[in-house]
Amino acid sequence: MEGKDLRKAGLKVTLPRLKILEILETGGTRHKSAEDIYKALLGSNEDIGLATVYRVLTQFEAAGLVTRHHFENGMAVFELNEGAHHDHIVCVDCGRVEEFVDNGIEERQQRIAEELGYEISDHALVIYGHCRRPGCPGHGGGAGKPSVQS
Amino acid sequence: MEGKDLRKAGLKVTLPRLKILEILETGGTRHKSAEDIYKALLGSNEDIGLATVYRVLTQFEAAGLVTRHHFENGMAVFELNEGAHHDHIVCVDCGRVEEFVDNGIEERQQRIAEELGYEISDHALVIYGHCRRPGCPGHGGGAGKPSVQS
DNA sequence: ATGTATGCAAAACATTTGCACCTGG
DNA sequence: CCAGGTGCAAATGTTTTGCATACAT
Repeated sequence: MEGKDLRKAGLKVTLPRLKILEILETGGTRHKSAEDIYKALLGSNEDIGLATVYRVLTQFEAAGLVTRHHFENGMAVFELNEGAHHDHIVCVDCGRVEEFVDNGIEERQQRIAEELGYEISDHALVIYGHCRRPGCPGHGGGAGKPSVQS
Repeated sequence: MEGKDLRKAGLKVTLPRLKILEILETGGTRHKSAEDIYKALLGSNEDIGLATVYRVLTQFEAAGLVTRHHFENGMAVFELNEGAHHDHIVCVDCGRVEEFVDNGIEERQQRIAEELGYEISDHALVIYGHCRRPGCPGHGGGAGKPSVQS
């Protein structure tokens, strides 16, 4: 049943692709690194090589099924492409990632690109901050460490 | 004279640091990779190792002298930190980088972070697009190779 | 002098690729 | 059956690190 998405993307339906797609759909984290996925596969007793994970993810990206992000660490994370565009806010303390959309920002980006003579092909907005979630390290009661504004 | 910035940052004033700082200040491109800087040093007949370039850049970043960016390619580029914050627009065809500021976007980010319960520590907005500059490959100018649309 | 910075080479990482074998349609 | 996909291992490109030496203060 799952194979639909793959076939629609022009990709042969193979076990590794199905499994990787399944892992991307599963789990609390929408944003996973190749290594994350590889480890999840090992945990499911699937015999799939890391190279294949990378190959499949690259194909998925080319097919528009997933998006590749390079958050500040430089390591790539992949996210299933379900419908609408959105931007990200990442907690620098606990690594949590949330998504948001702001039409005003989108419009302004469009306008800026036009003014500077660009035709937008893509854009990435990531806000880094400290969340106030209980259990998140980085805000020890009253003595929060000062944030550094760039 | 140059040494002031370094000493103020708590760094010993050494030749490699001075030279690297000088290269960051020089040249049309504000955004340079470690390799770029290394090659520029070689061009100036300076005998400075690539490892030192990385070490110095990391120290500069820690000291707040430079900012490290990871544009979409995953390779790090460094930019001298002079005053005001700004965002970036990158041409996916020729690699040109321009900077811009939009207060509306800044304000909206602040508001979004507040709504989601974050205290902003930093943020990165990069727009990727095709510039219309003559000589930029990606639009039948002179001898351009075809652009690959993501 | 003396502790730190540097150069070189080797290591560590994330990611890609070559090639023989396996699998899906 | 056959094109293409996969596993493994080796290659790649970037960034980091260990260690002996050189340098700034």
